[in-house]
Amino acid sequence: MSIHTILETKVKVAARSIFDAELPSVEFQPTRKDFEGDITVVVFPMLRVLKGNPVQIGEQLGAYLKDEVAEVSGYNVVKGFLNLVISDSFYLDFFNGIKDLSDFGLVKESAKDAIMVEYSSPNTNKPLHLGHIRNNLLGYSVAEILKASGKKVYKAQIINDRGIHICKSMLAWQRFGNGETPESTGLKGDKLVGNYYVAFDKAYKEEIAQMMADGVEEKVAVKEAPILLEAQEMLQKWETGDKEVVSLWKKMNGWVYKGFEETYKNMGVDFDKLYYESNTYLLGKDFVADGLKRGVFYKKDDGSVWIDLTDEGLDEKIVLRSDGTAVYMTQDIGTAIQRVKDYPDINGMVYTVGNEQDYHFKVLFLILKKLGFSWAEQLHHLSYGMVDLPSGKMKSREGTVVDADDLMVDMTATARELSEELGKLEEYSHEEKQVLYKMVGLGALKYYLLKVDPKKRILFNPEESVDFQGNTGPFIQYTYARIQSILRKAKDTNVDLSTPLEATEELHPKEKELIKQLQIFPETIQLAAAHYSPALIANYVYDLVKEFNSFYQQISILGETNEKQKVLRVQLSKKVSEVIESGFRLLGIDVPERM
RNA sequence: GGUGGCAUAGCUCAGCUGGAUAGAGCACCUGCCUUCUAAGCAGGCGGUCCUAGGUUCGAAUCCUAGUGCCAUCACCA
Repeated sequence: MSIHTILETKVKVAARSIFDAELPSVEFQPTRKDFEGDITVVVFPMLRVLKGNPVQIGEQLGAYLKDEVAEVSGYNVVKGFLNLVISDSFYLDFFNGIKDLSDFGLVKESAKDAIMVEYSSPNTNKPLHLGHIRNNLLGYSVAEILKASGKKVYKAQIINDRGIHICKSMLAWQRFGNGETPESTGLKGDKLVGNYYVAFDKAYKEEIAQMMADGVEEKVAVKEAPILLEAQEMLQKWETGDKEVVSLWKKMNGWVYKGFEETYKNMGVDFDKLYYESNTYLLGKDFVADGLKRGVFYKKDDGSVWIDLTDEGLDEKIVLRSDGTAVYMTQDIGTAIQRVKDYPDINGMVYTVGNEQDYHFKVLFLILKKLGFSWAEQLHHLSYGMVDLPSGKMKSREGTVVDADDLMVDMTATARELSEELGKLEEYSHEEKQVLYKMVGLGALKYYLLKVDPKKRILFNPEESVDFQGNTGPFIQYTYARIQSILRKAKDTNVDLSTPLEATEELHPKEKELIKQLQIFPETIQLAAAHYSPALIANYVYDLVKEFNSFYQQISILGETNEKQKVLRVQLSKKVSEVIESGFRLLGIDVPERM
């Protein structure tokens, strides 16, 4: 039973016996650092039921609790706040209970209630950039957090492998490529294909300029540039299954997938299931037809099918073109349903997609509800803010993107420079150092992107790069490494960790604070899962680490002469490092033995 | 114009269902490495919580209106 539950019951009993009044609820908060105590009962809300002076009420309740509740060892009242001192033995007991749990804070997966988390879902015409990194890290992390909160999770992505965008790259390659391949150029496949996407845009713009010079109106030129018409023709050929086009499409997408795989591997993300738009883009029409029959949709005179969402404060939205072809929405309806067919235990989905598509998902979810799917109640758009540069939006066609691979390499290089400057790694081999540099560089990047509330936009300044000090990934990794160093020394000096921790020991305030912070790890995971927010985990781990560093700097751990006290401190350090590790695992960040 | 999101220290961000004197990091200034890793610790400086009303014993937090920035409102994806 949690301490809050115990206290709530007792406070109610106290109110009954002292004031003969029934409290509907009791409000707690952690006691502020500048007051004595651990848990604070807020008296003000009780005034609705108990008439009187809040300070006096606080005093009376405090005295009662101190006498009647074993866990309460003291109290003081400031204004309407009753600060309770919780006994050391309570915290020690708690710590004893968790110190040997390898999965502290994590909830075992329950068989039912699977949830699919979609993230990444790139187009196949260009390499991944910083925006994709945020998407991938968020999706991956939320998936891990949901798992840790007890859900079964399938990670999925839908690869946008067809459409005009890839035809543009294909056409440009055909025209200007001279048979180039990743092998012949030494370029990563996604980079190579991306280059042709840019080449297409360049040629396209030149044609427009030429046409305008020849007196064609811009509006017309934009639509009728020959190279664009040719790309559209290519798309039609693709749709009819033209052998040559399909084979080129397969070849170039194959290059891209290989490139993506490498990027994903470096980023440390993975998927349980891959969907390809080329397989799913025709899905959904049947359900539109069905919904039409049932009056969910309606048909306009020109044959196009719509849904009227004006009652919900939204607009009318098209779900099928007049020529009977699917729009994006049609596909998304079909794909959602397909996923539940593929995984019947799914009861909910999370879509990690930028906030520019907020409206789309609002509509999609509403449609699925109106179509009557039970799981439609459990859909969530994990909407996140854009990553912008000081110069504004990233635009791949204009070359103003921060490339994902380049950025990871840069971060690793920065970590190496810093590390070499500090020179603490004599014992490491060359290979071990490389692994560490990457771990720290990526740790900095991942933490930087994940510690911010997902819905806020991030301004990324490549000039200033990412910090390695303060509230950063490396700071936390460093703390972890320091603890590992202590644990190694404890082992070398034969500190017997099996020595039982006794409730008779008096806790140092720093020890107590650490235990309090450990205590809220499980609820933090649940909160982060409920809010789909890795930022909550990041902030929690940061607070824990700050608390630990203060502890570490102020009191001696291995130098402690009282053996029992020493064991407690080593145990505490060990547990803190384990929680750092599991917290960081939820963010997809690794932790080092040394740094 | 309609809709949605955001606005907190010079900069980057926390602030859970309303609670005490609004917290961190960076930057700047002071101290601390013969003692467990100084990527650290301790302290200082720094605030009209966008503005104006309202609800409340109590508002950065909730409500209304306004301002600014961003997104969105296509038979595009």
